[in-house]
Amino acid sequence: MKIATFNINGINGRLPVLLKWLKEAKPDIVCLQELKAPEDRFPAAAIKKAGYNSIWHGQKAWNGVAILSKDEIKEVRRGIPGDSEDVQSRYIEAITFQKVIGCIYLPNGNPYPGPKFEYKRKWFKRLAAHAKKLMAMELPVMLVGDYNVMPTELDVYKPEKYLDNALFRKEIRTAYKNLLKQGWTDALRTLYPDEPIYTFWDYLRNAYGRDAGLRLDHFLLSPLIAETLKKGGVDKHVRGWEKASDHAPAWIEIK
DNA sequence: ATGGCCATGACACATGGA
Repeated sequence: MKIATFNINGINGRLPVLLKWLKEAKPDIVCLQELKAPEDRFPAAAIKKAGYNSIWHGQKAWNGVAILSKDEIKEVRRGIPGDSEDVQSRYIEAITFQKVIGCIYLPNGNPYPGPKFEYKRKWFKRLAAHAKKLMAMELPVMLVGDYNVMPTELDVYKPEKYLDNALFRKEIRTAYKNLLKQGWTDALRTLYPDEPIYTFWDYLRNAYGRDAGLRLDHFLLSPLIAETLKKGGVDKHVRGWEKASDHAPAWIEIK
């Protein structure tokens, strides 16, 4: 089966792109981020017509996450525990195809330093605590989405430019590395240990044309899923479509 | 050092993105 993640950057403005890609790629499960739509403006009917059940956590103007599935889908949580003040829609968790799927939209954190960066650090800390609990349950779990982290230099077209960027700051890379140490497998990097893989190209400066990309979207697999990993990739061509998101969809296949 | 691009909100530009 195929699982994908796609930072859609506006679910309504980009619905034609999403539907075209769903038809072409035929994923079984999809995690979406940056819906940029309030709860009541999620296009559930059009997505249902395309063959997917969905759950979502919307928010006016910003953020927003959703999970689509060809199977029944049961929401088990929205939001990462540990901060009752946090109102941003950045996490939704479900059970579908007898697996636990966490859909993640980690804060951007720029500019560094500052309150947004501190929010990112704290959010990451809460995610790690939640991930640890999931890991301890020894279930098939995937934590999938836009982590807003380039984990290594291989994941940035020009690393030296990004040293003080919140997406590449050493604190954040360390947080990612420590998360993996809980036992999670970074699926795409495991499949392609030595080559650059990008999932994002900025709208500015013809970044896509120059292949000035970043790898920001990740699949973290618990051991029970990691041992079934077959292949994966990025649908890079989708970034070249009319009205494209600045992210391309990424996907994996498991047994 | 700056600005280039894009979506949203409720209409003109401010804000966030990465």
